[in-house]
Amino acid sequence: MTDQSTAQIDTPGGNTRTAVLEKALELFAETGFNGVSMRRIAQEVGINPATLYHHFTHKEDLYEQVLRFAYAEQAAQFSALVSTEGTPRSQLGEFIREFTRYIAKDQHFFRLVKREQLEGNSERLKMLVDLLFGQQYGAMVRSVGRVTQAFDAHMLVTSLLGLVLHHYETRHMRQFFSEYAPSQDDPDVVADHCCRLFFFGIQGEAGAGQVPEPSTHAMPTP
Amino acid sequence: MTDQSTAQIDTPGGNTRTAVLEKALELFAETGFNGVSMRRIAQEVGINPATLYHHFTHKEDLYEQVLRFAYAEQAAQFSALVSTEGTPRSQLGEFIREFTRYIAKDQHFFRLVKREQLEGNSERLKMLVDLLFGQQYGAMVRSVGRVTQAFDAHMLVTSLLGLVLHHYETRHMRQFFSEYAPSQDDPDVVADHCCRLFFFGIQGEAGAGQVPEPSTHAMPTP
DNA sequence: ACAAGTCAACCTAACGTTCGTTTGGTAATG
DNA sequence: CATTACCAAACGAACGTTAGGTTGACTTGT
Repeated sequence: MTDQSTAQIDTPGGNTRTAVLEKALELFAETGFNGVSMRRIAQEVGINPATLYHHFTHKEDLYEQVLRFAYAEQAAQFSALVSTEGTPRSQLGEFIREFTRYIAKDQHFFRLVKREQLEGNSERLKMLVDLLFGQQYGAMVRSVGRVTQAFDAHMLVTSLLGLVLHHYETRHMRQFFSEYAPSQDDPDVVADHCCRLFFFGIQGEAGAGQVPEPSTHAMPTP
Repeated sequence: MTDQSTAQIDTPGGNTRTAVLEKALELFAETGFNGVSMRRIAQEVGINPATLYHHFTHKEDLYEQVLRFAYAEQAAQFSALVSTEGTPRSQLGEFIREFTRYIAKDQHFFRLVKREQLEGNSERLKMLVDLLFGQQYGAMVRSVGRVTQAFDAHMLVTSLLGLVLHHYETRHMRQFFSEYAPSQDDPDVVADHCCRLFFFGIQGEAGAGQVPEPSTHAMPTP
């Protein structure tokens, strides 16, 4: 009770709360709600467990605040994914590429959302939609609706996301397949693959592996 | 110590162990390894917690046995998914349809595997590949390789599975989107959607929503 | 044929630990 | 001099696990 008091106020903004949220986000993403103890979180932040209850009422409250924190953090980057330039089709191609890079980058957030989906808690899923996915999802649905009317736009968006995401969800598993090659994890390779498949299908006029938007912006004439 | 002894030997095969595995599979799938206690498992089976340690050395041992039990249980159904009749392309179409029905049915197993993927434990992922996915995955890779050489067959299989799976992984979330319609969860609707997208892409010659093999149920002509 | 012994299956009761959380306080701020 | 931010210590509950004992269904020796 003497010298080491207030050891963690090195962030002068008084951001112990933010430090907790950031570390808890990481830990919850890695081992889930039941896989992390309040003591563990406090220890990794460098504070006393009791202090957590000064900033949050419950463990569940902390978890919910972590979600809100994470969603707010991603909201800006999310809206930047849907570009507004070019033809509707080129927008989609660009989105696939940007989205692929995006999920390759922010693994913590990605796992947190996956856990939320797996848990299936209705209230928290509604929060996820309201705070983060809802707007962008609607924008995507309208975007694909402009490109094709032959599909249910909602299902098409689900398919598109699944197409890209599954390459990352299976990342750790696929290396045990004999057919595995490291290039299959390269974001650009994945994006090109998904673009071709999404636009043309396996028997498409992908006669030369053409994709609407070869990475940077230039529309090849077929 | 009097009347209620051996209350659970109503399964004369002495399958307390199997009863534990089945219930633990369910509980682990629903709330994860850390979300279930040994006491809870014992209680739901109707035995004493200590009895669990007569059949399994650890909680982790129990979990691993649950995985092996689940994988063995699914292995037969899995190999039945890849039919050997028809053209390579019709085989693929049939697979999509059967796979869609399959994952719509066995939710416990599905969630258990999703948790395993999320956890990313290398040893256990290797086990999953060795005991279950490896063979069928190889068969699928060869199957798509017979249909098209324009894609990396391994990536194409990953895409195909993601295409179908994501419709179920997002099932609970999608209902909060304003574009949601219940038909989007119908296995047959999902299968048809995925078939069309996979074979033709969004700009394909799906001028009539045609799918290679209408399989058992009739294909609506628009 | 039958007492004696073996063994797996199950139980009660408890162990030490870790959990989420609370209480009661101190040190600085404004 | 009230409030905010933090900590040390402890609470009861739940955790994984173990020790020790009781069954009942099988051998086995004679």
